[in-house]
Amino acid sequence: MKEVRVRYAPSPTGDPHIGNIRSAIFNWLFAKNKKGKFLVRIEDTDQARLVENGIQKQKDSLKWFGLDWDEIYIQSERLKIYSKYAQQLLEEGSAYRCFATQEELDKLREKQKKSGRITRYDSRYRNYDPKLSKERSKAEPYVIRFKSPQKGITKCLDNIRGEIKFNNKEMDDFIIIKSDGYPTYHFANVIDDYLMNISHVMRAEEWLPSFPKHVNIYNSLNWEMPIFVHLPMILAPDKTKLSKRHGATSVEEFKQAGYLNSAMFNFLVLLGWALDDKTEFFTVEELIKVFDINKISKSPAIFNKEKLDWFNGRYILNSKYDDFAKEINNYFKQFLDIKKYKAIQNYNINDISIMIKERCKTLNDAIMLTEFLYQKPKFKSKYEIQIMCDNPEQCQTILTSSIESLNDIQEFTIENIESILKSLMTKLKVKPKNLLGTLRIIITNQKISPPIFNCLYILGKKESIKRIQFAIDYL
RNA sequence: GGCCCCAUCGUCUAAUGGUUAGGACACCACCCUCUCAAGGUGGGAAUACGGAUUCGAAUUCCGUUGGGGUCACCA
Repeated sequence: MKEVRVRYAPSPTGDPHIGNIRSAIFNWLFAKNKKGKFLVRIEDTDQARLVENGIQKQKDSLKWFGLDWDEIYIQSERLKIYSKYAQQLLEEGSAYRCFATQEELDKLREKQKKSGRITRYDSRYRNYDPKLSKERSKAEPYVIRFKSPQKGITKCLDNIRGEIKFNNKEMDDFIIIKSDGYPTYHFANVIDDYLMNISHVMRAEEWLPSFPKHVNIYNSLNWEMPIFVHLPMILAPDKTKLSKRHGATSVEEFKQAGYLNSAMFNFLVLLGWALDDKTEFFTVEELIKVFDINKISKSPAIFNKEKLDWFNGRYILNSKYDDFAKEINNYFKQFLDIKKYKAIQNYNINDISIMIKERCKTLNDAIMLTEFLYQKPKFKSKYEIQIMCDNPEQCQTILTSSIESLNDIQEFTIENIESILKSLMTKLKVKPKNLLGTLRIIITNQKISPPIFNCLYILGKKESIKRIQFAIDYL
């Protein structure tokens, strides 16, 4: 059996899209499963759409997911190769020069539209005299077009869909080399896949309509084709192509929103692939073992953010406290403003981890849950403080005796805080809501917070008492 | 509009001719509980429609409908 060699072929035209990364993951997993090679090929043949750091962004995203590559190529460095094969096709009569200008083509298209016909290049230079063509090429700009078959059908084999037939009369003579000398995707892609010995082409389903173009190039060059696998699309909840207007689409955005690479990896793999009817948590190692391209589904998958959140929450929940501590610290460092980050350094990050881990769906939740550490309470009215109590007197009593109780604690641990406050509740004959609820409000200034005992512990005895005193003074 | 692909709970999916059509997210109810989560228990929820083949169809075939993709000197 031939060595498995697969590739991820992004164009460096922006932030890596989550759908593309899913393709990369499938390719990578398949390569690892078959002990083959995973290549990255930067398809930068459109000079107009290049973006600054485009290549680096692609690399960074792959690295974030741990998708390491065995070889990397950049198409713009391979222009001579494409040109060579274009020349060959030219000489063999499988391609021809076209001197039609942009305006000319626009006019043609407009005319076709007006008369209700489909818009398509009319092959006007297909039978142009080769000698004349060569002569004009010395002085005039031109493109090279592929001579598509005009009769019959082109059969295309997709690994998950079977044979797909296209009527050749639908095909036009598409461009393979642009007037700036760069190849188009259709051409460079085929040439490179062949020269790089790619065994399986796993790419997005959007390529299906241009599949026959690629097949015809292989045929005219007499090249053996790789196995093609067209991956189902990832759609937005409105069932259209996932794009900016639906929210986050790039890896960077998800990272910033506080998602873990491991959770996203797991979630993304299950969009269009499943092992069986029950397994949903996989480590990368397990995935490498069980990944099977024959289990890739045909139908598109809708990107379900709730499920991603759930996955992320599970990954956080199942992580070790010190690992999670590192994650949030890292996240705070990157995405919290410096002042707040510095303020939070005053507290033990491991204690914070213990306090909030099971409450976080994303790392971003950690910001909200720890805000009280550096944001001193502010009250708008007495009522705000008294809201959890049955009456103002009770509130007063709770606050003053809480200070006494906390003061009595020798070792300020979560357990000690809990037991002393619980016995205080019994002594004062107040409900948990009265005492703990009130403390929650005056300590964190929020109705929702991590467990109050943990909050007090992290703040420390001094600061805790200070905040209670502050509330008493406000009454 | 032409061409192409697709069709199981709202969503991700399992079941490759025989299952009470399974699981997960989400939702609802109850339990637990210092709030919020987490956890536990239970619940509602799907084979788009119509034919054909077959003893038997979610599964095979045909059609209809619906959705998507694509029609550039972009990938």
